[in-house]
Amino acid sequence: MPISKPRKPLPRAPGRPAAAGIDQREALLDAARQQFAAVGFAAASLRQIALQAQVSPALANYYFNDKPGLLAAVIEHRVAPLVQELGARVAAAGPDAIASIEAFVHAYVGIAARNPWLPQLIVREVLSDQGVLRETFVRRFAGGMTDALRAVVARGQAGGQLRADLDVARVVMSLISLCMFPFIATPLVAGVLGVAIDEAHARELASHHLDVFLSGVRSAA
Amino acid sequence: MPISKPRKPLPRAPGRPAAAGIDQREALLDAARQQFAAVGFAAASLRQIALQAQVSPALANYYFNDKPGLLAAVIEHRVAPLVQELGARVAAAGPDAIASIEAFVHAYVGIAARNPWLPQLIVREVLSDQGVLRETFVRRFAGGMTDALRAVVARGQAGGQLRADLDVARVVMSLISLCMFPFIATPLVAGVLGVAIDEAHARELASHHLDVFLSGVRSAA
DNA sequence: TGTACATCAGTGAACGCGCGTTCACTGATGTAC
DNA sequence: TGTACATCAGTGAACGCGCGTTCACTGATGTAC
Repeated sequence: MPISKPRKPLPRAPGRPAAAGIDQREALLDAARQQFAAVGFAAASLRQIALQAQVSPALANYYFNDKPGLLAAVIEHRVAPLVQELGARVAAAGPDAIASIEAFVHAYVGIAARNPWLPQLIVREVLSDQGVLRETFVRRFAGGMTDALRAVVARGQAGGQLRADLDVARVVMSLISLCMFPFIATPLVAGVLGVAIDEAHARELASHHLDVFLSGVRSAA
Repeated sequence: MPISKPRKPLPRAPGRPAAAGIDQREALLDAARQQFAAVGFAAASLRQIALQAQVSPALANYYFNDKPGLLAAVIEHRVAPLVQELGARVAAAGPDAIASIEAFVHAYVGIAARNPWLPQLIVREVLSDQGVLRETFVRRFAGGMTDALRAVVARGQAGGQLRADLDVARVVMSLISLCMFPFIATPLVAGVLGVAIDEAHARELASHHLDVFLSGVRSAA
């Protein structure tokens, strides 16, 4: 098979180096992140994204090779930092199970309230059966997070703080469900709660979740 | 403005009446329901749907006028009956709040396990901000269901069965979150629980949800 | 410093493709007598 | 019953359109001397 010569820049040489490109790249990533979350990867159009970013339509392919490449870049530069922040805040809570759970809920709810596009993107492209980033995302992020939560719950059960008669995996599912769903179903939340979620409401929602969840799973002692 | 003459059948007259068309209609509705849930309304293609239904690509427009019309028909003939079943089973539980909540959880989980496409379709097209059926669905179905649940929770609080210190709307959100999320995030469930959801697992999940939820919201007495 | 030239970040225009939709047409099924 | 004809459920082929992608090209920015 013939070696396809790379059309995109690789070597360094005398000529003119980098220009102002950073801003356009960032604008593309922001517009892409927004469109992918809003209408889904398949339905989002590179031309629309370029229009929103006020950038030439050919630029997305120039920077990111193709549409999947743009999605990968969005994950890398927009999603990954938030997931890392979440992990760090749970880790910072120390070994206590209850404190870790509280840290997870407050951290997730805070991040989701500040980045409403994130849960939408995750549910569209990660959680559904045909999601485009399913494997990538689960391997890179979700696996680690759910493993950490299982460890926390198991620790709580071992330490007698959490009911030991509940299945660890299902307890984790309950916790994740309570945290994620409200940000996925924003129109439903608006209908049931009568308001859109802002950061203040998110904090109250987090407290409510913790109340119900911890009351349900804490051991009677 | 000129009256556009209807291209589609309206009057009845001597000529030949109905043929075998019912089957093709049903096949189209099933294929459309599946595709809409799998890839979303915008990304689903009428040609793909027709191919899957083993039907001419022009037939969807013939029967349902246009793509939104096909979606509306899917709602009417595939979604509405299930929502009505859900409402009926909750209503059949009688006035007791705890019994009504149990009925809701078991009915929803059962229906979702038997129709895995339903939660996917709802989250794609109803719950997200840009969903195609948002208004229609919420007006026709969700509103009634959430109102009924609020009434149930309020009744439980008034009757002293449920904690009165919790906000009714948020309790309803918790309940819906626990029920819906696992069927939306099937890959996550598979990852955390280690298995795909079938009807048996769904029943166990329902019991777990009820355990955690009711332990969390039931009054101490 | 000034000039000739090399580089390469970024683009305009065009590519083939699949989309939703349209519509003139087909032909089996019915009625009229 | 047999024949002529009307109906209309369903279709094949084509429509314009926006998609992701490609690539020859531009021209500001750099180096070389």
